[in-house]
Amino acid sequence: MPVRIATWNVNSIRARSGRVVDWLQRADIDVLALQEIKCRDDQFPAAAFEAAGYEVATHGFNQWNGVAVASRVGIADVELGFPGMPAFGKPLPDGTVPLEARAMAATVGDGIRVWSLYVPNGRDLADPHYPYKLAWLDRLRAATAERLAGNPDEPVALMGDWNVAPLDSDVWDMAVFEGSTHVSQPERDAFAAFETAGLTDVVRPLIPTGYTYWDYKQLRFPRNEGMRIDFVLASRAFADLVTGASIERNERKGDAPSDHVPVVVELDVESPLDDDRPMIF
DNA sequence: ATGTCGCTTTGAAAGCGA
Repeated sequence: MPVRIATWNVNSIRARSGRVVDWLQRADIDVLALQEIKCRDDQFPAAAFEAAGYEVATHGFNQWNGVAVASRVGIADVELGFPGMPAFGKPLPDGTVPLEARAMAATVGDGIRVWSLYVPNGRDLADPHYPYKLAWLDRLRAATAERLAGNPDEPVALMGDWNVAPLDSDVWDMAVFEGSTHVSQPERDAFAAFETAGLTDVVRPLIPTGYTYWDYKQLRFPRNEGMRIDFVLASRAFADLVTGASIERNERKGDAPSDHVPVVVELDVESPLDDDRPMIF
């Protein structure tokens, strides 16, 4: 049995835990990296996941952002944030700025390292959130390069909502995005730097076109006016295991969808689930 | 149409973030 790993910006896990868990089972997903859980750790609906056979590791902070990893093939060595991660927001009474909950890693299955990432939006080219976004991406790239230098053969994937559209064809109309975040050259350069650091987009070669996000407003989904901003960037060792991928466009349909859809990669490795499966032949 | 969501503060409606 292959291992199926997905990433999904769920836009509040409390608002759609049923829908997410239902999809996990329907799509036969082993590991899910979630973004925008929009809750504290104690508010995460872990019971719904556990009832379906998934362990959960969460990194929530308040009503904003928040990431998590759900797995039915084990979770180990959870890491919250990354070395050098910039902070943003209102200073606390003691003058320090708290770190946002936008990045976590876990080792799943037989030694596969998965990062769940929610890259800062940037808001506007003139907003302080924009240089924060660029610095955040640069520090993540540096931390990733350093980790890869020490573990060149580690299968690792950086997956999540990157909030960058690397190609003009990743948005429905470049004219609409003139002067906006997500398509600026510094953002695209920051994204491309991960490829220079040795990571590759393992979905694009298999699924060359298609969006992963459609705004709730202005009938964007019915008009197919979307953006491709959710990616899986993988090390060589991870990329060599990838045998398939999908963008789950149907998950944008129906009742109370997230504005993002899941992106799935399938790996040619033995699932730990196989070990305790009874032999029936 | 800055046209929809989800969360929070607050006790119905507004602010924030995306």
